[in-house]
Parts: sequence; C-alpha cells; structure tokens
Amino acid sequence: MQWRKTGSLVKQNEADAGAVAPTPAGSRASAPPATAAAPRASAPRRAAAQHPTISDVAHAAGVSKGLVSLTLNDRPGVAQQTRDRINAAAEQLGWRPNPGARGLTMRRAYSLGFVLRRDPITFEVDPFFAAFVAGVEQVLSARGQVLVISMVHDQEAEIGTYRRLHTDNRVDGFLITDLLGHDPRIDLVSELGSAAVTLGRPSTPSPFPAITRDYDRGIRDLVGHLVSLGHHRIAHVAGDGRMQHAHGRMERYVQVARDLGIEPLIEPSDFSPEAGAKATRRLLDRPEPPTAIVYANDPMAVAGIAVAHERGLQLPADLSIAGMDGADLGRYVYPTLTTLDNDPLGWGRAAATTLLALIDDGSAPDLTLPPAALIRRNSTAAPRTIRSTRTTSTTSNKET
Amino acid sequence: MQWRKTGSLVKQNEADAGAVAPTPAGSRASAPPATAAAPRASAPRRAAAQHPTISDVAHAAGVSKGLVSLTLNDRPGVAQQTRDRINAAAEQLGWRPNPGARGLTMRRAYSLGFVLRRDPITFEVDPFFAAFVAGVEQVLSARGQVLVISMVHDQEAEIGTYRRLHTDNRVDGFLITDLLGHDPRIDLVSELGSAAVTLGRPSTPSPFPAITRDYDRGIRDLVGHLVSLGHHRIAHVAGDGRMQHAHGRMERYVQVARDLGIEPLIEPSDFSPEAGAKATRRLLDRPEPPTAIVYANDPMAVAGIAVAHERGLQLPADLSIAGMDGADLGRYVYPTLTTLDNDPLGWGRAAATTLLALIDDGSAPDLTLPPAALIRRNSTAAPRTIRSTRTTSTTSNKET
DNA sequence: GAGGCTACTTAAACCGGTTTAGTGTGCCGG
DNA sequence: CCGGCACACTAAACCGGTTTAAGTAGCCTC
Repeated sequence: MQWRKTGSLVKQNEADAGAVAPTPAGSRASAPPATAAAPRASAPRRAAAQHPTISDVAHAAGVSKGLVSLTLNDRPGVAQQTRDRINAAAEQLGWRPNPGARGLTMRRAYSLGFVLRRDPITFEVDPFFAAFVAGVEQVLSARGQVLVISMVHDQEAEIGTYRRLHTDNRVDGFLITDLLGHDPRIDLVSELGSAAVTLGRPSTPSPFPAITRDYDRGIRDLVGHLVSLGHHRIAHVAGDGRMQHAHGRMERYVQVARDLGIEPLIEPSDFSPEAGAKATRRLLDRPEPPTAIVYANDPMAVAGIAVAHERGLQLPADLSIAGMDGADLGRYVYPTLTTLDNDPLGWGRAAATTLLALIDDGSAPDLTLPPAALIRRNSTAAPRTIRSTRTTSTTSNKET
Repeated sequence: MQWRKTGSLVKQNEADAGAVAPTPAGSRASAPPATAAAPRASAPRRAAAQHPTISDVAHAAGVSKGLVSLTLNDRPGVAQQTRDRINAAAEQLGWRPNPGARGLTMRRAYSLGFVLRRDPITFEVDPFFAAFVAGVEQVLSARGQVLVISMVHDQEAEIGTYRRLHTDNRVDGFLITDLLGHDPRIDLVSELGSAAVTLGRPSTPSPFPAITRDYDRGIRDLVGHLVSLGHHRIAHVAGDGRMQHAHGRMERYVQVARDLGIEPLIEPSDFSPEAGAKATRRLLDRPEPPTAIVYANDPMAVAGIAVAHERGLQLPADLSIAGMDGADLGRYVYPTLTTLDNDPLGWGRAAATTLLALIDDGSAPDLTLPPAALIRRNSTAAPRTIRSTRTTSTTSNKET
C-alpha cells in the first residue's frame, strides 16, 4: 500500500481505502463516485512531495507563469536579470516540465513509436533490436523523450497500432524497420500526417528520411575473403524476399559474385532460424553442395551451423559459414561466426536523431552510416583440399 | 514533406524549408522564432483532419462537454436517452479520448514502464523478453494503454530513468524483472510513490504484488529425467547469483539432486552466453566431468553446446545438456535443446493485468502461474556406456 | 509636457479532458 | 400555492503548460 502515498488519490479523499476506483477502461463502472462524504476535514490541500509546477517556479521567482515559460524555452523578450532569477528558482525547486501538459498545447507527445510485427508463436526478436533500442534510448533520454514499443503479431493489429499511437497523440513519429518492398506503412504514416524515418531506403517514393548503410563494400570483402580462401561455390541464403534489405543484400551478393567470376547461388529464406536451417539442408542436399554459405543475418547462420553439425560436417573445414548483421551472438557459437559488423547502436542513434530533427525542423536529410566491416572469426577457412575433381558443369570459372 | 500537412508546423510558417533549425541537442537556442514574417495569408485556421474532441461530441449531441465526459465514463446522473444520443455522436465522429489531456487531470499516464539494464557492449537481450513484451502489449492495447521501454547500461542511468519516467508522469507503474537479491528498485519505486509488479518474489519485504511460477516441479522433472536416463553426475550452471530467480533455480536443483540421491554440483555463472561457455569449460576440465549439465537459462545452454562441439564431444551421447526458461531458440540448435517451458507470453499478460489492477484499484494480489513443464528434445540422452570404471573419488554414489 | 518608442511583464485564453457547484424543471405533499 | 426534493443538465474551474493581446515603465524627442 505504501505506493499509494501520492498519485491521483491524494485529492480524492483521505479516509477510505479502495472503493473509489474511478472505473477503468471500457468497464461498466457501477461504483458511485463515493464522494459527497466529508471531504473538507483538515486535509492539507496539497500533500507535499508533489512535483513543482511552473506556477511554483513563477511564485518563487516573483513573476507570472508566462514569463517563466518564455525563459525556460529560451525565448527572447525577457530581461537577463529576470531570466537568471527564474532559472535559479527552477533549478532550486528541481522543476521539470510536464510533457503531458506541454504536449497538450504543443500537440506533441515527446515520444517516438516503434512497432514490431512478429510471428505469434515465435516472437523471437533479432538480436539487432536490443542494441538498436539502446541506441535510440541514448538520444531520447538526453532530450527528455521516451520510446513507446509495441509488439504485434498480424498486419491488422499493426495498422491499428500505428493509427492508435498517432491519433491518441502517443508519439510524434515512427521508427520503421524491416522495410518491405512496397511498404504500406509508409503511405499509412504519411496519410496519418505523422513523421517517420526508415531503416533502409524504400523502393517506392517516400516522404521520410532514410538511414542506410553501405553493405556493398562489406559484402564484397566477405565474398572476396571466401574466394581468396579458395572457395568457388559460395551460396547465399537470402532473407525474407519481401523485405527491402534482404533484397539489397542478395543483389549485392549476386553482383559481387559475378564480379569475382563465380556463379551466384541463391537459396531463398526469410531471416528466421527455422527457414535458415531448411535452406541449409536444401543447399547441402544438392549434387554439388557449396563449400561456403553466406547468410543474410546471423540467426540464420547460427541455425546453419547446427544443421552442419547435425550432418556430421567438420566446421569450417567441410563448410565455411558467414553471417551478416553482426551480432554478439556469433561470438558464442562454435565455431565463432564470421560476419559483417552492423553497429546496431549506431543505427539507433542515427535513426532517433534524424527523426527528432524531422519532427522539430520539418525536414531532415537522408543519412548514410559508415560501411559495414568484415569481422573474421573461425567459421570461415580454406575448403578441405579439392572435393570433386571434375568441377565444371553449370559453374563457369571465368577466372581463378 | 507530405507529412508536414498537420502537426506543429502548420502555424509556424508556410514558405521556407530548412534553414530554421532551432539548433538541436543541448543547444543555446539562439535562432529567432523566425515568425514575424507573413503568417496570416489564407491559411485555414484548423487544417481539417484533426481528431474530434470532446467538445465536438458535445456540440454534435447538443449537450455540454461535462455531460459527455460523465456519459463516456459510465458515470451515473445522465438520462438514458441523452446517454444514447451522446454515445451515438461519439461513435459516429470516431471520438477517442486524448490520453494526454485526460492524464493531466487524472494524474495518470495510461502507460507502463519497463526498464532494462544491460551490458553496454553486449546489449544482448534474453529471448524471454520479446515474448514477454508481446504479452504485456496484448493487455495494454486492449485498454488503450501503452508500454514505454527503456534500455540502459548502468545503475546510475537505471535509477535516473525510473525517477524520470515517474516524475515526468510518463508511466503509472513499472514492470520489474531480473529481480536482485536485495533489489534497490523496490525501495526506489516505492519511495517515488509509483506502482510496480515484480517477476518473482523479492527476498526483502515488498509492497508490490509478485508474479511467480512454480519451477520446483519442472526442475524435479528435468533432473529426474536425466537420472532416469542413467546420469549421476549432473551439474548445474547457475545464473547470476545476485538475481533472485538464479538463486531459486539453484536451490531447487540442489534440493532435487539431494532428494534423488545424487551429489549436487554447482558451477556459478551469470546467465550470459559468455559466462555460460566459461562455466562449461571449467566443468569439462574437472577430473571427473559431469555427464549432464543443466543450465539456468537457454542462452547459456546454447553456448554450452558450442563448447562441447569445440571439444569434439558427441552430443548428446558424450554429454547431455538442458536449459531452462524455454525459448524457441532451442529448437534451432544442434542438437535441439531440452528445456523447461516458461510461457513468457503468459508472464507478460499476467504482469500487465496485475499491475493495471494495482493502479486502478489500489491493490492487487500476488499471482502464481502454472508450473513450468519439461520439454524433451534431443540434447538429452543416456550417457555413453560407462565412461570410467573406477568412479569413486569425491563423488559419492549413494545409490545406483 | 505630450507623444512615441522600446523593453519588459502580466493577464487571460487555450489545449482536451474531469469534476463540482449551481440552475432549472417537474412532481409531490401539505 | 408554495416548499422541498430529485433529477438532468450547464457553466465554470482546474490540471500544467504555451501563447498573445494588452499594459506599464522608462527613455528619448521635439
């Protein structure tokens, strides 16, 4: 009960315990207001603790609250001396603006929204997101803002959530990840009149700034690394083809493979470990299985490692494996996973900063993060001697 | 730019694009408000779309807004006929209460807070949390509420975040996970006068309801399962000893081991894959290594599997491995991981429901979830024949 | 000494809700 | 015919901020 000390109950009444309950949500609320009793006992009008308001500051500094507001928002038109006095008073009282009240007039929520759609049974979340959220948080907390996260499991709920967060003025903008090819969320958010930032560049015209990272160089380094180890048959297990970044990574892989003179081999998947495992089985079942597999993200690569073990393969001698979207995860599997560093913390910071700029200034430029760098670990090595002598077939080794 | 249609910019100015930029971050804000220009062109005072307010509803129904408020909160004192008219009007206009405005008078945020403290470099998040958050979300969205998540990396930031979320009236209560032995957050939140619910029962007196799950039966089943397979040397890699649930699981393991007549063997760890891997190495380096290892959570078990592979052990023949806190993760490693089901979605729903009850009603009872159930997969099997003939030494096989 | 600036400051309205004091109105009893 | 009492409803204050029209002072000018 201790926690009841403050909060909305303070002014309600002092006696009485439960019973009051202003009836929650969509309830029937039969409970009579219960007031009418004896309210004006000797209850001190305001029960201490309560955080200071702008009026308290105004009173302490001997000015009107309007002036306090002007001062604390660094608006011109206040004498320096007065300004100092007000700032001192605010400081001394430990005043902080109430975002709710401020948001009421400013039509702002001072918070950002992050809606994640996930499979209802799995709900597994890519390791990318934890660090991403931490990065966002770093920027937001420095500005007194907050992150609202929603995890939903179907598109209907997703759309409803975007709508609700916006119309209830819960957020000022959205962080859009897992961008789809033609992503309906962009039109949705734009139609709502809210702001957003996308992780990756949408294929359709978008009014929102995009944060991107050059993966070209990283993929080039990665595939090049494998080729230089002596691999020719390097497969790529792609991410969910409906997602923009899955597509991008695949295209870059194809391009790089061609450039390096090897035949691209794509196995579709969807970023989930489950599908990654299946894709791996399909690859290993081929008459001429690849000697190296590059996965579009780390969780699939980890699942791939498990499949390889299951088949009794020696890693990395029998099969080299590499991930992307470098997560710490890859440091604790055996063998440790070669991957592309993705600095999710940096993504988070960049996305939050850009989105806030858009909200505050009305516009913000696209942002390109430093290229993803190759992290070599132990899951990649030279292929075990020569597996089959007569390679040829479909694969055309233009160079070597 | 399309999104500029509404929002705070409407009244700012129409011309101009960038340039204004009121200086980001911790700025001095010298930029003049930039107004003064030609504001009063022909801009329609209110740019359509804007969501209906309670006044709109009142006007449409031909009553005062006070009456609308009473009606929509199911308060008595409104004629049924009027009530119907108001409800119809609200429905027709698609009115939804603005939580910010409502919270201003009600001193509520209509949101819950979830603060996670994580290692600054790893920021890996236990797979438990994704589903947990989804569960919380299900309850909240049905009530028009919202979840604020904050990810911090040290205790100072953590305390600051709790304070800030509360004093800024950002949340009405907190979900406290990863409970420590003597957890300072309980006193902190209680001192702030906020509400909370704990996942697990704190060892110190707590004014907040606790959600718990019986692990005793699950651990009994799990260890019993291993014993019935023929294991005698079953080690337990414990979680972070400062955390309440790590302690509980360890104690139960010890109890169960004793009951089953085997000697408990505890290897300390901290729930992280890294430490789990190290603990596994220490265990395998023992003169008489265990034939089975039970980990306090799945991520450590996965790391343990990697270590075993690294040492060339055949799993599960050479070593049986089991996790706890059943995550989907365990289905995609090789061998698939035996674990205890933990239904994180259920935890989330229970925690949110209880916390909201506490906030609304002023009190809420503790809640015990159904016991964790054993999920048998392929990482546990009978030990490979008899490893060493002359067992003896420290280990005393009271029975066999 | 009135008029006109400029520089500060205040008072009041407003954001979108909730709560409460007070106003009608209708009906009953005396 | 009037007082009293429910009942239904309105008006206004309030929550904690921001914004702006209207003052007030001080100073300069002519």
